[in-house]
Parts: sequence; structure tokens; C-alpha cells
Amino acid sequence: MFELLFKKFEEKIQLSEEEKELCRSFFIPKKMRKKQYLLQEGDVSKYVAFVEKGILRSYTVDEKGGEHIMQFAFEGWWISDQFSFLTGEPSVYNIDALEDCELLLLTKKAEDEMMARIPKFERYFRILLQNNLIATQRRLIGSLSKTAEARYHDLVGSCPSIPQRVPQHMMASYLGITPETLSRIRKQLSVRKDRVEQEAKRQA
Amino acid sequence: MFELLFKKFEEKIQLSEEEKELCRSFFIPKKMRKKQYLLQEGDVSKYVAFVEKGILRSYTVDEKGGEHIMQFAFEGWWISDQFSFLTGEPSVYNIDALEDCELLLLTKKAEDEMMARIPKFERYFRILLQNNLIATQRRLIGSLSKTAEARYHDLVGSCPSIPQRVPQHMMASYLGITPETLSRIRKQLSVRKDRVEQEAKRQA
DNA sequence: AGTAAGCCTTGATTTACATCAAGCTCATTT
DNA sequence: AAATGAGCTTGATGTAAATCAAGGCTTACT
Repeated sequence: MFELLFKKFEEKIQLSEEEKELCRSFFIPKKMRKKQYLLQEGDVSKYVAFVEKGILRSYTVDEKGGEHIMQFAFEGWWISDQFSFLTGEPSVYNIDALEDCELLLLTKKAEDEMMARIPKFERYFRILLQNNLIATQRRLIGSLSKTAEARYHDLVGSCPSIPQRVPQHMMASYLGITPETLSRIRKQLSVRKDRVEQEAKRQA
Repeated sequence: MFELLFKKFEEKIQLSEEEKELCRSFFIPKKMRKKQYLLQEGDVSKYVAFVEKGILRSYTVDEKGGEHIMQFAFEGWWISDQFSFLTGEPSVYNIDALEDCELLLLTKKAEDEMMARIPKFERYFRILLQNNLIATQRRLIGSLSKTAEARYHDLVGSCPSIPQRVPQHMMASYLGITPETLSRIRKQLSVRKDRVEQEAKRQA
């Protein structure tokens, strides 16, 4: 259950066996079924979740009922509403499972104790927050300056398995475009790819 | 010089007179002329800056030379490239002054020592990072789902003095639209406002 | 098996915004 | 005082993407 978590930790910080043992005790394992909510708008985010298996998404719903996906979380990623988690304010996000999932949950109390007992986690959690900010800033600049096609290209580039694992209308929602537009973009891309492949054949 | 800084601190944390005295010693006061750079793309961000007076902006420049403004920083705000500041990597942002400015600079070393000596600043700086993330997320959702007019409305709502203090083409860059489009939006808004005022007069 | 429901595609039309081009105003330079 | 240039406006035209509408393909219900 904890293999992936420790693998991820060890990309950034080193842990002794005792520390790992201690670590385990802070997390609550949880299985979730597809479509199940981890967090609903208006509730307080009690956990940060580490994804051992499956995919989740966080999203807001606007006045007209439109969904806007803030984040997808695949295996090895973290997901939560950081703001609600830290402040105890009700969340504006929903988080739900796109597939059956296995999670490791951390409460605020557990996180604080973890940082107190193993101070290098201070740094670790700060890096997570940092990376989240950077990714969001990049996405913002992209959404202000790039075409829908370029944004789709970036998304698939940074997460190649996404078209296989996430429904197309959700990718559209993440990109801030309609499902129709994404469908047309994909068609164009495949036509263009075909042409390139034909060229390559003719060359050979 | 430090009045505004302490006022801002005291919105979130309490400080004794000794702590304030100690605090002062960590900051480097700096005056900047209009158009002067605090940070240039490719350099490492050595400071976080607190703005006592004036306005700065951070922005990226794309391949085609287009500027994309990430942030404006007015009196009482903080500005830096958090990523470069924390990691020591070269920055992708430029930061420059839109007016003559008075800043209080904090190096990484000073920030660390400040947090070590007065631990409540751990919390303070985390809150800053947090708020930055939340604001960026909100702006992202807006840029994906709202019209240019609604985004302009939000901007002016959250910072009413901005049209007086920031050139229009920079607001356009922040909003991700052309100066022409912003000009037309403002015209429409003023026409609509006039109509409402005429109505009010007729009522009276 | 049959019907419904969700998801994707495709076409026709509309809309928001970009681009291109010209002219205006005001501050700065010479 | 004339000239230069930056910033804003306005109009004409072009384009990316939204909207509206319909049809086909799977998967799920009963």
C-alpha cells in the first residue's frame, strides 16, 4: 500500500526505516468507488489525499451549472483543497473519483505532527505547495495566451496517458473549451498525423 | 519606512516591540526608479520584496515578444518569483517598477533566520504562499470561463484604483486581451453607466 | 431484447475577440 | 515651434471557438 508514497518521498527527501515506520502511522488508507465524492462544495476539506491507485479530479460548479476542473490527480499525486484544509473554511471545490481508487489520507493534525516529529517534511510539504503554485501559474499564462489546440497539446505532453484514462468532455472542461471543440481539435490532429505518416512512408 | 509592513503583519500575527526591532534588522530598504528592474529573466531571484510605496509588476515574455503580466504589486503587497527564490533556479519572470518605489527586501537567508528566531513567521509566510495559490486558481478559472468584460470587472472590483494607476495596455496584458479590446470594453461600460445615470435623473 | 442515457461526432450559424490600419492627443525631444 | 513617439480610440475585416441541432455508438437499466 505504501510503496508509491515512499518512492515519491524519496525523490525529494531521505528517510530511515524508523522514520518510514512512524510515517505509516499518520496515514489513513481508504478505498473509493468510481463517482464517489472525497469532498463536496460547502464541506470542510479534512484530508489531503495521496493517490496510490486510480484517478480523481477537483472542480468547481458555476452559477449556470458548468463544471470547471482545477486538477486531475493520477497515481503518485496529491489532491485536496489546500485552502479549506488549512483554514477550516468551507470548500468551493468538489473532489470525486473517476475510477475506483486507493488513497492514503492525512488529516491536518497528522500532517502537523508529522512535520513536528520529522522536520524534513516541512520542506517536503512546502515543495508540494510551491509546485502547485508554479503549475497553476503556467496554466494561467497558457490559458491567457495560447490557442485551445496548443493547450491540449501541452496537456497530453505532460500526461500522455490522459486521453486513454479521462473522458474527453472532462479534458475539455479542464482546458476551458466545449466538448465539440475538443472533438474537432482531435480530428484535425489525427488528420495531420496521418499526413505526416504518409509522407514518411513515401520517403522510405 | 516600516509602518505599512508592521500593519500588514499585525493583520495576521501579533508582534512584541522586541520582535519588531529584531524584524527590522532582516530587511534591506531599497528605492527604485520607474522602469527599473528588480529582477530580469534568467537571473536568480535573490529577494522577496515588500512594497512600501509605488507599484511593480511581474511578467513573462513569450517567443513572439508578447508580455504576459502575472502580478501587479501595490503598496502593502509582496512580489518575487517564489520558485526562483526558493530553488535558486534562474527566473522566467521579469519584475519592474511602474512608478518610483520604496521597497523592503528580504533575502532567503534573512527569511530563514527570521522564521528560526520568530517561529510565527513560518505561519505568516505560508499564508502568503497559500493566498497566492488561491488567487492564481481563481484567476485561472476566470480566464477559462468568463468573458473579457467580466474579468475586467473582477479586476477593477478587487482593485478599484488600478485604472488610475496602471496604463491601460498593461491591464489588457494582465487580462490576456489586446489593448483595442479593452478600450472597447471600457467604452461600452461607460455608455451603459451613463444610461443608468440618466435613468436615475429621470426618476428624481 | 428493448429502451434509455451518456458520450462523441459532425454540420450550420453566431459570437467574442484578434488583427490590421488609420487617426487623435499629449508628453518629450531637438 | 516642429517633430517624434507612446498610448488610446475607432472602424473594417478575419478567425477561433461557442452555441444550436441532429445523428450514431456504447453502456446501462428493467
